[in-house]
Amino acid sequence: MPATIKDVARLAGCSIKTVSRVINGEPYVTPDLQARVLAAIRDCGYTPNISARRLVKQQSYSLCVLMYPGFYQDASAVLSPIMDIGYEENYDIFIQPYYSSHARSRTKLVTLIGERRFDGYVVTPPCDADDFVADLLTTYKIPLVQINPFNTNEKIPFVAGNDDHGAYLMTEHLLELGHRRIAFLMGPRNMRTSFDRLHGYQAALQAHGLENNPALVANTEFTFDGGYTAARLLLGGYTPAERPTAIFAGNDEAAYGVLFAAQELGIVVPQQLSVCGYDDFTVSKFIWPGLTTMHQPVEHLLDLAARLLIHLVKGESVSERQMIVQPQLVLRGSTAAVPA
Amino acid sequence: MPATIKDVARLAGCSIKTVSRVINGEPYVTPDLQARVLAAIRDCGYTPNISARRLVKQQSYSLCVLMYPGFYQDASAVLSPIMDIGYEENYDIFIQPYYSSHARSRTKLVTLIGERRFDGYVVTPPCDADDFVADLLTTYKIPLVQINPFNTNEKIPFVAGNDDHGAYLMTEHLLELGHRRIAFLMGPRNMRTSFDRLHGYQAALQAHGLENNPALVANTEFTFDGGYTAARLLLGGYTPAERPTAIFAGNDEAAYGVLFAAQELGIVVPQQLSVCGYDDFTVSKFIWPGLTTMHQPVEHLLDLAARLLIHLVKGESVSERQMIVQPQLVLRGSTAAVPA
DNA sequence: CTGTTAGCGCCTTCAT
DNA sequence: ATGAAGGCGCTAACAG
Repeated sequence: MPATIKDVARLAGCSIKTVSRVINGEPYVTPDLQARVLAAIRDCGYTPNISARRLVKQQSYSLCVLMYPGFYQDASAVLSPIMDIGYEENYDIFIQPYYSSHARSRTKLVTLIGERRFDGYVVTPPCDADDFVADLLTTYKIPLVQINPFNTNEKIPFVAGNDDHGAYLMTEHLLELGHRRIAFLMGPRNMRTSFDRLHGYQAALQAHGLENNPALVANTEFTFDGGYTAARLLLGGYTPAERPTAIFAGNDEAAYGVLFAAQELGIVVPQQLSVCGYDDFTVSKFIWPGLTTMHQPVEHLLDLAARLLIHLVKGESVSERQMIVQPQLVLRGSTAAVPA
Repeated sequence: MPATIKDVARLAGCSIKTVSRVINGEPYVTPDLQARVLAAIRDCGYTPNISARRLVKQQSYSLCVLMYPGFYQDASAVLSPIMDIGYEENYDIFIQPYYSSHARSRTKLVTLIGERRFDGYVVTPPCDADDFVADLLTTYKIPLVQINPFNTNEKIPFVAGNDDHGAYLMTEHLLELGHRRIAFLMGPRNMRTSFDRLHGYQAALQAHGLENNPALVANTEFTFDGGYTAARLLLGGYTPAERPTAIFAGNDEAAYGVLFAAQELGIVVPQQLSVCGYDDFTVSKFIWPGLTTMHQPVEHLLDLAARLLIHLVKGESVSERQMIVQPQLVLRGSTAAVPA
């Protein structure tokens, strides 16, 4: 049976209110009384009962991350920092799988709001694809921070990567290597990143006076199979002389599919074909010949989102409610100068 | 302001106790009263306040998974099922990063026990490498379920893969392909899986009348770098005619390192060298030429562990407190018959 | 079968 | 600067 505030009060010879004051760092406690209380706390190994505190404060002191499974491959590496923030800030952090537009997920969210009463939420794409989450939380006046949301025009706080710029830089990298026939694998239409990355790619081509060849843009998913299939079509449809010399996959997993397809077709990367991705998943440096990609600082995004949310939940004023984080080009072995 | 049990009682025209009975499925409530209560609950959108319930029940209804970051690569896919179990069983499930033998982690665990008062814990390797966790939880009489624990002789409940058998099967697969010089990459010494997999490998060789060549066993980590370095040494130290024809990495990530090294050295997998791993991470099917590996059903392990823990926490009697799960051989492109 | 009473451990309000 | 009383929402124990 753990010690309660009463035990401490008895030991310190004071009232429970005084103990409460000491615990919560409130003023108006004489130093020596405080010392006595502190000693008593130590002696009986007292820790406040969270449930009691939550009950009386009408807050759960817990946050929920609605995460699309597969949002990030190396989730454990990514989760670690955010869990640490929760630990430090004394908020419990929950990860809940959430499939957008999925009836069961919606029901679950409603239950979560009613039963768990999280103080705030973070959502990852494409969970915000429908406005269900945002609308519901707005109705209940529960703070929400979006990560890479579809719509960056609304007033909802968010943290996002600069995908447009990142794709621009990556395309420029390929252009500088001499590539002119650069294919692009677009992602699903329920994510803003798909469009922004496409836009960055197109903008770079345009800036360098190249026409936009629609045949070089493939509509796929951000998956291995998507990248694989697109690459087979893209590489099989041309004579070696005419086919694209570079494939820019809108995401790393799709790039893995491209690399796999190239191997199957006996096309050597990067000598005969350059391949690059976007996101910089952990395994991208493991996959031969090392994937050139844009590093999207996911840990940083989650970190920012969590801290922002905690500020909002506490009702503190926040200067930046919408943040854009710059990505970073990571050069590895999968891109090289265009074959002569 | 959410509705409370009192609101429901008023609406249904009964006492709060009756409402409580209905909520908790207790007997002795006439059907029509129950119907009235149910209607009232629906009408005012009532959901019980978890904090209040936890306070009075002196339980947290939450479980904690102490997870070593990097325990599994595709953690989100793995976490999803376990979070769902928690949702169904009405337990909150926390994932806490835990580094074994790490002072900060230990402090954190002590805090967790005192403050969060989880009803039970699950630990993943190598968090159990020191007995700190087990001892502490035993002292506090808090249920614990270990996943792939180092020591399977103790009475602590666990769920584990049959690593010995799995490695045996994998080695047999290689032997059947005609391989005789099979190298093995062992893992870290603070995990039982390292030893068991080594043992399975050695047992299979022995069963087939092959000597155990210590030079073919490399001590590495279960990491890309570990596999890479070991492979460079293993493949560089011999003439092509003498070098191992197969490398069995004790874990998939190490196998990625082997594949990478082989590519660098211009050794073609599987024609000139067979490579296989253990664990079957998600990306293993993405990596060229597809990694042959033993599927360790992690989701299943976590699922079993969570359900077992919930039984223990509820004080229900459990027939199986220690479970062994069989792995499954997954044949992909990285293994083939020994070169003639 | 149903209701009343008394806390769970903590914080808030208002005295002192 | 400190304390006493009341209540957060719920369940347990005991009446009726």
